[in-house]
Amino acid sequence: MTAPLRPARRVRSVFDRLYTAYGPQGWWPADTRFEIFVGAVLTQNAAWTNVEYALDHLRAADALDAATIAAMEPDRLGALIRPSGYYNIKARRLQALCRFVVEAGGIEVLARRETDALRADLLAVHGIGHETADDIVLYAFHRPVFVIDAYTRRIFSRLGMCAGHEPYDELRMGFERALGADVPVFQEYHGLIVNHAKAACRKQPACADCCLRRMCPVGRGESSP
DNA sequence: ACCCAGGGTCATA
DNA sequence: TATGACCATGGG
Repeated sequence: MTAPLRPARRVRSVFDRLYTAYGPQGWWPADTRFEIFVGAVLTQNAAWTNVEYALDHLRAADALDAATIAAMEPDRLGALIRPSGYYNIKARRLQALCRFVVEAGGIEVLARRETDALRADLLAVHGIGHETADDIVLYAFHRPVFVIDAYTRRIFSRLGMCAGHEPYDELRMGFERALGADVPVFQEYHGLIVNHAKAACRKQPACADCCLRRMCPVGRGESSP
């Protein structure tokens, strides 16, 4: 698999089928830009329903802003975000991110930064990895950066379009080459991938009524899971 | 009871 | 570069 995610037409075809099957996803589900920052950390290896509970608690405590969270007692923050899991770790990560926002001068200042520099600085924050950084860059700042997650690897390796264990940036740039710098498509595509993974690919045998059946070696009986 | 969720860090080889 | 332990709640 020297050149993953090729030909580009195939990558676009997957998008078309997912979009036809599920419609627009409207990602990221958030009221404000700062909520995307917080949600991106809280959703790390956690169900989104649990993240909503945590966001509700922060809202109810009037603590949904960077300065407040940065200055909060860690144990109190942990108690507020408890339902999203890993609450001690995530409290620390959230404070690191909020400290970064405050020191930068606020989200409006960050919004003027160049995409690559912004991405690099977010990655340098404790607890912010590739996916979390790119969630923020794509959904909060509307920059053309494609988000790779475990579902993306699973679905596209199953389709035979990548090995699945490539380095993050190799896959990310593969999608960006195939699709061009298209922010609305990137935003929808990632949401569709997550939705599809939950809607279809987890129930086995998955391929009988899967919208990607005709593109899938497994769905056409060419190999076995 | 078991499995996993819209990951990331850290230690180790 | 690449594994593995660890973190923790709630829903199926």
